[in-house]
Amino acid sequence: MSSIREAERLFSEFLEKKKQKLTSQRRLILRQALDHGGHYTADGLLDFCRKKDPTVSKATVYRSLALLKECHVLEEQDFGDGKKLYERAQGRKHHDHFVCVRCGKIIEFENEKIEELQSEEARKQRFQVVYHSLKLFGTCSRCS
Amino acid sequence: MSSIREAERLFSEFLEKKKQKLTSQRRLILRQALDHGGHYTADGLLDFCRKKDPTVSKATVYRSLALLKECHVLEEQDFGDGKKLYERAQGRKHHDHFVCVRCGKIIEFENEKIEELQSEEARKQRFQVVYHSLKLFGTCSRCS
DNA sequence: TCTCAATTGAGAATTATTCTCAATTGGAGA
DNA sequence: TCTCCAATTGAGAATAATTCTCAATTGAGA
Repeated sequence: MSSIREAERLFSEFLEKKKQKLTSQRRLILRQALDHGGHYTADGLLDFCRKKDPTVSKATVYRSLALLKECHVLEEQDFGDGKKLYERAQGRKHHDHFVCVRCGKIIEFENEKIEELQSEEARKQRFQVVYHSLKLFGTCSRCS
Repeated sequence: MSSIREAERLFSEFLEKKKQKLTSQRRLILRQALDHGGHYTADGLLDFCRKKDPTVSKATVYRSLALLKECHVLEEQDFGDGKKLYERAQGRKHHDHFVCVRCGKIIEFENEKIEELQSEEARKQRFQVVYHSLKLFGTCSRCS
């Protein structure tokens, strides 16, 4: 996958600009984050990483997640259950989410029209939007 | 304001159905929640209540907020800063939010078209939406 | 290779929210 | 109005995700 390469380049250039280092831990965490699709918690990612290197610490995973979020390799999602989820952002289009409150399933969708209406609304209020989140909670087709 | 009456009626009928009691604390918390417009935290509401009755406990405020949320007198909003905000829901239309990441200001807006497109999208995925949240984060006209 | 600022691991600290439990109370029925 | 008991309360402990602290380690430029 060349997009993992792309993400690594993005991350290392970002670190270089900030005079920060690309350590072996950061490389491992990035790899594991990209290898596992979907949505995972910081703790889940820690588990993935520890399978490759049992010495990685929780603190380092949290610190790396903050960096990967800052350079837009990952995006943080909060579905209101007290823990944050992460998903890949680099190389992907923006999308919104359905969240099944029964089984926890997350479905992604894109809707250009909704995006446009949001921008229009922002213009009306003279508001500079940096990011946004749209979540629909309910039951998926299997659960309802 | 007759809508405070309306909210009280709604709340007491809700409690009656569940064989729960309308205590003096619950009445006070409801009053304070409705008297203060805008968005407030559980802790902020506790402060309001304690000005009227210093013996009210944190636990009771949290417990009452859960009930008021359940009967749709209040709505819970999570703007991702680690604490939940509450606002009046009863007697109001659904609305979405702009959140200024610099000054913290919250602007509400309604957009019927966006709501329709969301329902359409939900139909496509055969998803039964129970509630949804749309938040636009950025800088308000004063801050940008 | 040397140097040193940046990074790390381990565990303590933080903080919003929930839980526990003995004491209190609202309100249905006598 | 009085009694009774399930529901509620206050106080503080418990929980849990995330952040912080600090001594030891490490990456990369000179």
